[in-house]
Amino acid sequence: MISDRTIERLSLYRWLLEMRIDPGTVNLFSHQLASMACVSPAQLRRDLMAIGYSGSPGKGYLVKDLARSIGSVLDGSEPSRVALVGMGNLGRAIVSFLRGRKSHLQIVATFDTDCRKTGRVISGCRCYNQDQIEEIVEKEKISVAVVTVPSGAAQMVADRLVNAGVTGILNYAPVPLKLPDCVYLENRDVTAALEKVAYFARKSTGRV
Amino acid sequence: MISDRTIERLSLYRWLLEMRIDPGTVNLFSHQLASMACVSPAQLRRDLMAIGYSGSPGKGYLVKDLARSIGSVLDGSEPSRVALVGMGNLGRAIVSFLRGRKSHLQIVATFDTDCRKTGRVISGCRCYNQDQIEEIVEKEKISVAVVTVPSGAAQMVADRLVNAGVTGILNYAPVPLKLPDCVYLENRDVTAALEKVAYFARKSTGRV
DNA sequence: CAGTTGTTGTGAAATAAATAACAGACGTAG
DNA sequence: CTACGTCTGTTATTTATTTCACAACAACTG
Repeated sequence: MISDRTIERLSLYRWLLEMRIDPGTVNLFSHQLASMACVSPAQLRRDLMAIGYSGSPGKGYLVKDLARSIGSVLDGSEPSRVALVGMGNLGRAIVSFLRGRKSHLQIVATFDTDCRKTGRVISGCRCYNQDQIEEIVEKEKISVAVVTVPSGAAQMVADRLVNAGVTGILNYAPVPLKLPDCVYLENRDVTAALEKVAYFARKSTGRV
Repeated sequence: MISDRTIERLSLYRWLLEMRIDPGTVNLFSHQLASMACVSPAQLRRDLMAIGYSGSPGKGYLVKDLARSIGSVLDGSEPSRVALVGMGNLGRAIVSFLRGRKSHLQIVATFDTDCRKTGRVISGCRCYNQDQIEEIVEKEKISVAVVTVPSGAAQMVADRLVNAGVTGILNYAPVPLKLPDCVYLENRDVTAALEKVAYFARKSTGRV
């Protein structure tokens, strides 16, 4: 079982390998990649150990090979099908960001309650009415959902998604969701993050 | 020194106390608040221990008093002044979200490079040209910044912010920033979060 | 007023995560 | 071919975080 934190770092390593390494570079040492990712070389090696990847002493890692290895762990055998609920500014930002990159993460449907949005294609993706969540999730075999609705609606939306078969939720509503244990939940509360940053920012200046 | 995780949970506890407790409720037991926050009662009590707050056995905690106590730790004596750089969809979403709530976090300036945005008031906040970062950050005594620019520009923007005196950064660009240790940095990479959710979603169904 | 029930605060134990340390492997220089 | 310096994989150690367990205490009951 690979830990939460390790998975997140692996995703970063792959991004660096694909986007931030000069295409001519074949080999890379752990301390090089570690420094780019702002982690210790020991941690990088340990993370690679978790996915069973081996480099060789004196030569380091093969860039393309490593990226592929990380991919085989992160991506699985087939692309993950993703839905997003709540096409406000945040929802649109995430959809258009994800559409812009080829990836094993496929945004295949979005949902909203506002009839000015439903039935249209927004940011390159069809927007359905929220009533259709069950229908579309099942039909499109969606397993992952992003929730960007107001906090009052989040729990109900999440329940419906889970009911329809979603097993992973990325929640941007600032409310803790109660879901069965078999569903993986990641919360990204903007306010909490900012309050945390503000707190530690204050600490690091000595101001009260 | 209060830990990272604890600060984040404290922020959640306060939100629950202020937004999700019936105003008539005076007392609250640890297991009640813990269940709302989806943490164990022991963890809640330990978090409160960290801020030196005491309830009483048999009566639990005083809702208003506890909220105030958490606030005195999280907020400090004066409001934190916040800037946001990058008024794309994501930037606008965050600004309008934060403007909508009274808070000790004051968004006082935003920045962009697009001359169709600069000089105007967007989502209730003045948008300056990125050239003015140093000037405005100093003048407005800004200590915290949110970075929502494309990944190519993020490092440069962060450097300028730090130079101008910012000590805490919330980074939404999918790139690790290299900053001096005295600056607190929190990364919120959307892709990494989604890849993580997709990974664990797959694990919890047994599909490969 | 003694007994019972249910709660808090906190030391101790358990678990998780990051760091350090090092044996063995590889490449290179001479 | 040998000696040396550098790097990897992995174990051991340290550090951080969470959970457990329980004494002390408040409220209620009869």
